[in-house]
Amino acid sequence: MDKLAATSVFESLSSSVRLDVFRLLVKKGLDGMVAGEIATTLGVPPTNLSFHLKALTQARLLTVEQEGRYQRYRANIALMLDLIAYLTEECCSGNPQQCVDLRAASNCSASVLQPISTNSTKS
Amino acid sequence: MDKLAATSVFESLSSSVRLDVFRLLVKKGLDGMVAGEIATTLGVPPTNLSFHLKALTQARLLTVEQEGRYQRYRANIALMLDLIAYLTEECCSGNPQQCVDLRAASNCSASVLQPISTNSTKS
DNA sequence: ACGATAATACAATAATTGTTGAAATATTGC
DNA sequence: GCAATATTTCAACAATTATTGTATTATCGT
Repeated sequence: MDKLAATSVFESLSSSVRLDVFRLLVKKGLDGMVAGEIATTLGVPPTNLSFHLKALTQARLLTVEQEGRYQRYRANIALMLDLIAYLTEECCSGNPQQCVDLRAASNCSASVLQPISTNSTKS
Repeated sequence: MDKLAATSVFESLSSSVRLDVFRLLVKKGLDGMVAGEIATTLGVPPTNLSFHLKALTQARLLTVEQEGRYQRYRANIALMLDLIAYLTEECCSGNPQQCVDLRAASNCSASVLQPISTNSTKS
């Protein structure tokens, strides 16, 4: 992750429409959605949505896969995690206790960030 | 964290100057820096830096504290963690295994996100 | 092959954002 | 109080980004 990649990601998510698109696709996970579905769900004109999908894809926040005449988009969640790593690089000049204190001040409990447990989803 | 707060944060970090400022202050942790130090360190004209500091502060990514005639800025790391939570809300429609798989595809090892261990910093 | 549909590209315009220098405000040290 | 310093505000201009309608490309079903 270099600075240009990071600012591209932030720039992408700074638009209300693009943030809606990305969050919608994060929810959909590996299923993703085709462009038309996204446009209908969010109530955005196809032309305008296309503009924003292009921006998100160029920032690598979305992947596209052609499915006949449809384009299926998926969120690149790994990139988002890389971005977090970039942002917190050298956090507190490597003082872990300070980091822990800062973390305690947030409500972050994102499941994608929880420690991996090997038997939590076994049936 | 609502949508407006989230887009404000992303908008703030989408500028090269503002990203540099934020990352610099993340490194500094609780010490923070005064405006002039930041300007000198990054080689940004004070007038322009002030513009960007204002934007970052309005987005709540920075806090300001007056110190005589200096203004000391600090990164609001908790807000950033809240943002991560917001972004990954309902990730994979609550399918934890899919989340874990996606996570495995990233290089994220941010120390601020590591599980809290109670004795790692004892001397 | 043909009409219908999915999606993108293009062009024009509207709106927002970034940068700079000069002026203003506030605090310090003498 | 006064000169020096730290920072911000303001105004002007430059640059970038967003939105919309129309046109284009490609695929599907028959």
